[in-house]
Amino acid sequence: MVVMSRILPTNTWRSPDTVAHARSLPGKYLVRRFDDGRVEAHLITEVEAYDGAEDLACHASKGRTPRTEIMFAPAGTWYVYLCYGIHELLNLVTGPRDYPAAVLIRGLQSVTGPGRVTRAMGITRVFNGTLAAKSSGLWIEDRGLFTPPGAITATRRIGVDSAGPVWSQKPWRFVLAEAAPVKKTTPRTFR
DNA sequence: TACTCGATCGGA
DNA sequence: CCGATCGAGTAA
Repeated sequence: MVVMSRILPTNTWRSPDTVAHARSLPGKYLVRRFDDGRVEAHLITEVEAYDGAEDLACHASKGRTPRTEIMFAPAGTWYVYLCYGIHELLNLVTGPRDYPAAVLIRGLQSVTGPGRVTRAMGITRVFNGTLAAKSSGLWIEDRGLFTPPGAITATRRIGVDSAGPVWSQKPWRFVLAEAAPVKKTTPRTFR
């Protein structure tokens, strides 16, 4: 019997290749343990990479400030911030310490949109600065799902036009294809 | 302290 | 298409 589920350790995302980390996340599971002990796992289907101070769509392009400080933390740290005064957005910090980068979790199976992801899983800024590990109650698992070539597509990032054409057009959004719709059998009559 | 704007969403 | 809603960043 093979192990079907593995909690990904924070050093999984330690290397500097932010985009590769983003690409690797669709197909993994975001898992939450609630105070009552209940555990919920959701398939990650959509993410975006935010890569360094040069990336004008990345908050860290504003420099090392009280808010962006968390993006300079070690890989595997959660970065949760308030967007438009209403929505909490969940990011996984990646790369070496002092290199500001993160992957935004934009969608889960049956949950499209970064603001809906956190609402669906009860995630707030309370998680900001905690680790993607059992200790925080929020972590990422590899459950052995195989994502064949072509299952994950890359597009430009959403809502970052103000970063200018160079950065807003980077194909750093990764989407796991919806499960192939159940093929309907053409109604037929047999003699 | 004043002002602007945003990695969004739901409703008109 | 527009309003909600509030904190970060910037200028003063």
